[in-house]
Amino acid sequence: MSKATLHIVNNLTRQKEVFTPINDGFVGMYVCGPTVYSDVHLGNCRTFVSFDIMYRYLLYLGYKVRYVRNITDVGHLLDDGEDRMAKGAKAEQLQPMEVAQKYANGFHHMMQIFNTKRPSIEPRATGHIIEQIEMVQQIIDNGFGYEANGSVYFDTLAYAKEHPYGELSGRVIDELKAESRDLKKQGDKKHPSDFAIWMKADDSHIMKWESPWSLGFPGWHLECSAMSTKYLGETFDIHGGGNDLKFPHHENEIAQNKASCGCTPARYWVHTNMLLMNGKKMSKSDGNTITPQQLFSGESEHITKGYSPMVVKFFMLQCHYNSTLDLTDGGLQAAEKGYYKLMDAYRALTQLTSTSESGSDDEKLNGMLDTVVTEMSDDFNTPKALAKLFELVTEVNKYKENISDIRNVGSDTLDKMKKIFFDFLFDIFGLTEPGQEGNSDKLDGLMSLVIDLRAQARDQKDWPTSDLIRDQLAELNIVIKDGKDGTNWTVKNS
RNA sequence: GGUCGCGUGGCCGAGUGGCUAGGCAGAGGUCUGCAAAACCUCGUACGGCGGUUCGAGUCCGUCCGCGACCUCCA
Repeated sequence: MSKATLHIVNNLTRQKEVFTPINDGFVGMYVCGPTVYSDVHLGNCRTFVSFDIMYRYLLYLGYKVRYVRNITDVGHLLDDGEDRMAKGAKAEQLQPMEVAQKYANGFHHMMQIFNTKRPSIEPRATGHIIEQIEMVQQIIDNGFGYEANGSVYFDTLAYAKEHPYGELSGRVIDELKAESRDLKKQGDKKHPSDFAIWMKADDSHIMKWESPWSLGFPGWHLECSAMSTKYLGETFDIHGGGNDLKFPHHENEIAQNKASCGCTPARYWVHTNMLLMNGKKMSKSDGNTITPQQLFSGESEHITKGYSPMVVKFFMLQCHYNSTLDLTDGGLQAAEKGYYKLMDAYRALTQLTSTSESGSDDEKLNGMLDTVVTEMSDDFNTPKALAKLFELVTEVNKYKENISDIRNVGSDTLDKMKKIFFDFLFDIFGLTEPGQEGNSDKLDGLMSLVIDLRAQARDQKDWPTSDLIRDQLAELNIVIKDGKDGTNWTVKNS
């Protein structure tokens, strides 16, 4: 099967480019993972779902992909300079590593709920202190870092003489200087735009390591530079993360890599956009927030009911990863219906059979099927791919209802249609069928018995009995639909 | 204030120079014991103003509104 050429919007060049991996057939992808100091944020879920779909699509295209997603368990400072991990530990009276484990577990559980694939490698910052110290030393040796009072800073001015600093985020060093007027706050730094790559720990710090400069800990940006180099090489294909990480995190990551080895770490920089709620940033302080659990259970003032993880995922898929997505109750309700419509059509499609070698509808259907792939290859455009699938849903339903004649579809075309639907819904989008876990053989047998009994009642025009069965089943989230060719049933998730 | 981005029909959300996005909701119809589902038909939208162009939602300018980021161990 010929796959369309993959195009990716590269934030480094701000252009849509043809994706060409460094090594033919192989892709190295690094995505900045979560800092595990509290429960995973719904916005994080969107980011990692988006990259999971890119990962899955690259696999679908036949690439051998090494997908590295780190876990940050040290070095990510808060505004007040306190380590996020240390703060979490203090608040819960736990060891920092206990905090990291607790929330890493929670994060993994949530990723499982959203049915994302595990990365190939999931390195932790604390497990790569040696690599980070080595990188700091290299940066110093190359003349791009300096020590002051036990801490080491990245010398952005020295760096800017040889490399452009700010190429990813569009920032200019002079402007950064102008912004930071309070020189008292600059401490040991030579220039306001310099940033710490090793920090000396004070006595109260729990997480600290020996280094040539001090007992301390690495700067936040350093871990990704060190770990991506270790597992993907000095230059790899794709680097991803939320677009809030563009500056300073990714900008500094690029600077560190260039300063240590002289090369740009990744060729394609991809950023996911933010998830809003009711048009505004999710924020705990003003109450405009919802946890994934609340979203699933419906226990929140922002929604009228609970939505299953797959409905939430489908909702995310209807929006391109590069656009802000506004989470609203109305939007979720629409997504829920769309998701069931798509899944119902998929099930109907699997029931269709054709004995024709070829048919008059083949050309049209093949064209639509190819477009699904083309759209997805255009910067992972899930909403456009979904739109095409929905056009095919209409065609499938016409065959199901005998409005169109299935004999006009060749068996090869029908097989291709089944394959594209299966590949996109399950392999690429990573959706699961609603109520799948409950559909055992016994339930199937039981339901066909119930439906037979109800059919007898209907034959005798015993509508009260017929409706009673339907209503009682509805209470159990089993929905009955009387079609021309008999009665179908589906289990709804929520 | 600076950097980046956004503003599309009732709602969500694609599209980036001429071609139907799609989903949900709504109206009418087919089918039907009723309901649901499914199918058909229907909305002709692109923040305001100005400009470029044969032609702009799509490019440029400007204004308005919205969002993200603007780190440093104080």
